[in-house]
Amino acid sequence: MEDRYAPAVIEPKWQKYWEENGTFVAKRTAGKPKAYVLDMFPYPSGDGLHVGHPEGYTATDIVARHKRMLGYDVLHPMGWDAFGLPAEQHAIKTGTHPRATTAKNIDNFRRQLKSLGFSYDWSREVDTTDAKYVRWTQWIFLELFKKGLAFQQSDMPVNWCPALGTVLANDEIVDGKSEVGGFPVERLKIRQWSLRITQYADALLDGLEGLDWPETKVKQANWIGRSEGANIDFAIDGHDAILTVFTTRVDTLAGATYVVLAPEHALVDRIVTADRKAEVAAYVAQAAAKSDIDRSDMTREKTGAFTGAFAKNPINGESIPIWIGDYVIATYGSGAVMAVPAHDERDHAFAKKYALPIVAVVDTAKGETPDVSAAAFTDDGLASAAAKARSTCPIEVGEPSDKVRARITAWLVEQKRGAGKVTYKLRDWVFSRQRYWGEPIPIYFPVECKGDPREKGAEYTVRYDQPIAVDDAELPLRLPDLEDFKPGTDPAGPLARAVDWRFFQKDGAWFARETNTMPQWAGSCWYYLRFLDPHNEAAAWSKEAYDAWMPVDLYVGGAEHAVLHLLYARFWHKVLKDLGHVSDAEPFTKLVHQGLILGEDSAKMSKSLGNVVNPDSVVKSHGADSLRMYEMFMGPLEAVKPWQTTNIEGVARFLDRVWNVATGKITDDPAAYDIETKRAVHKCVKKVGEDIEGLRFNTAISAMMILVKQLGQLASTTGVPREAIRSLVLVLAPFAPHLAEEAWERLGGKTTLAYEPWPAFDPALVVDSEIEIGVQVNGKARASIRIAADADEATAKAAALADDKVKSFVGDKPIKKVIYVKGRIVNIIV
RNA sequence: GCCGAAGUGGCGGAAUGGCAGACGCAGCGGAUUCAAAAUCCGCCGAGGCAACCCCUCGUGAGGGUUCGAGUCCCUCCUUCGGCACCA
Repeated sequence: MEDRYAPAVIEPKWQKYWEENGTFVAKRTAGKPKAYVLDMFPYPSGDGLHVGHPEGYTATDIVARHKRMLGYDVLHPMGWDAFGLPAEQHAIKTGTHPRATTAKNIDNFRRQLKSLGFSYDWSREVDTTDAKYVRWTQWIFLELFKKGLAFQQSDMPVNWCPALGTVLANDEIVDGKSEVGGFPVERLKIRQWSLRITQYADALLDGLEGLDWPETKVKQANWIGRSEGANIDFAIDGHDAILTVFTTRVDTLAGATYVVLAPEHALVDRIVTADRKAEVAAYVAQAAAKSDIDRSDMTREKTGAFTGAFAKNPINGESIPIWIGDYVIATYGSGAVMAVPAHDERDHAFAKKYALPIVAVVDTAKGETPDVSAAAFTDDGLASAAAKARSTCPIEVGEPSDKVRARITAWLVEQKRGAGKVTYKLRDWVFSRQRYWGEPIPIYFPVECKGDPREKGAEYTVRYDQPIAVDDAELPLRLPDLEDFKPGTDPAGPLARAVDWRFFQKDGAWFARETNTMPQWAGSCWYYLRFLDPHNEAAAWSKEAYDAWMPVDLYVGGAEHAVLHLLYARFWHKVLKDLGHVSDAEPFTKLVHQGLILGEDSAKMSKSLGNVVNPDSVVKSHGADSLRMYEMFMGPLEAVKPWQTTNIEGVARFLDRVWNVATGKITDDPAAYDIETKRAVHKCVKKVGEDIEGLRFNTAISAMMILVKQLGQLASTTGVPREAIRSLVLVLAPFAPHLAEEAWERLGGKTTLAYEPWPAFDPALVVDSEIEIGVQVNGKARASIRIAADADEATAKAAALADDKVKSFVGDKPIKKVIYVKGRIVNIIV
């Protein structure tokens, strides 16, 4: 046969057609429903597309194409999250400007995505490194700055590696040395820009409630880590200073037998007694030398040092020792805890080690006194007699913990010794990087100097305490071109070396630009908004464009972005809402994470394991439609699943069969479109439509396979009814668009099928009039009978009892009961 | 340790509380062919039975609810993902 299925011919043909005809340019028509279907845009790495990318992208493409056929206006855009470390590192190694590397990688990614036939509106493509995009990222930053949500802090200790000239993330450090090169790392407090995300902690937590998101919601809630408790003030013997601790277990206050401060706590130096000074100083020094990772190793034995000072437990006036210990986190709560060893595991371990008293104040829920000599009793329970005896606040013995908490908190408020307090794990977001390849932060500072600060050896002081926003008219603030991208010995970053860019004169005074850049998250925080109106030069987006498309109806991307990207983007969106720039509280209505695709060996795909599958080679060997089909047929979208090359053959064979049926013997004889065939077609149409809605693409494909098998049998006899094959081609179109377009054309289609109405199904045709149902005897399946689908119980019972096999199992035993579920089962109990 | 998801044939996976294993891969047998590839058709959980029929067992383990459980409840085991001294 000459006319074989040839993806290598028809795929480029239709990609060209779509491009030339602007088939997927998004247009909004008043009165029509809309769908904003969004992928997480990729970082265009030098390695090109990975098979994991087309998984999510095919899923959204199917949804987008389906929605168009259902008459929706669809916005389905794509772009590039193109700032980032790899291009910069490549620049350091080779001297190639990151802009050049990025442009090349983007071209490759675009080519690859186009070869897969995704129905993106390419006229809306955005690139986060494009000055026209950066201009608006900087604008949003200034909106945050003007609202007081972007601020500088200098007390954030970071991991600074002088040899590498850069700040390292915690996981880039091994045994206190840099992972690369093994150079020493210092804990250094560097001036950083931060965003006040903590101010939105409650809004971000509460906003999760109405979202159609997976378990990601739980992760974000854990990350925000809201916990309700109280701040309690402890007076310090012989000092004016007050020591505040945060606790969620106010009810155990009477059992607090000592207090522990973080080694970094500001009071440590003031309260330490002379005889303890040396020991405490040594302890503080060794704690400071440890990285965050070492500090948080839970298996480590707890250590500490006694300060010599005592605090007064406000509930009973007892003097209890003040210790320092690095198991207390300086940056959480107030950096100090009251230790209740009887009811907290960590305090218990510490008390055991340093022989501190353990006093139980909570009985079990059954009213028994727990044995706390070996382990802490950490559950809620009932106030014990000891609790009452040790407390000036009136407590009833046997009162449940939550009641006791409320009572003591109220008492503390009354005594002005504390108050209810909500604390979060979420920290403010460190928003500056000492890198080149990122958005310049559009801020400058006055410079105090004699003469020109650009001169070698010039002495100057940058007044970082007086940040000034770059004027809107001067945006975008572009990156200077550098020859040398290496980070230097200056924690200010490589931009500090571009002195002609950094320093400028205005009205006779010198100023210095901020030399830190934004983190990679910045561009991805708002790209979904730029897609609405990508060519707008007067604003980041217009209100009309916003109202036309937002919010995002479906957002698909990897679970690795469950917390950071998705939380940061929600944060910006909420700020923009408060500033009146957007009108929805939440940007992403429905979120789905595609599952990881593993290598053929069920291990994570990686270059070192040599199990990486390249989409280009699959397109070459089997075609884009087969790749798309296979990735959807592998299993549920959200599941982690291994790649199996032989399984592509299965879907490729299926597409081949579709081709043969669609280009084979077709009949327009109405008699050939018999009821059986019609039923099969309508069932398939129904199932595929419903499965796309539910993102169950694997079972949708299975339904199409069943239909094709049935139609294939007609091909060699009467011929396939044209209407049947047209319906099949339409439901297949979102999955295998190239093949579908080609078949559609050959079946008489005059134009693209992209906007052809989705076929309707007749509900009467999708239910069989006569069906086979199971018959159970005593709950065990014994036979099956054919009866009318709507048969009543008496009929079904009679039919079941008439069956020979049923008879043999029932025998002459009396029938106690018959259960009949219409269309499902008959169960005879004897 | 805590939070979340998941455990079903040789493999990927289907199953509103109602005949477990749809669909596909691999395998086996057949048709076609000079032959092969491709294609088409059939078989394909385990055990028992000379054999068809048929019977027994079977969805990580153990208990429970139910006429009926892969599905719901309890306990446990394993794998994966996340968080991890957050008071």
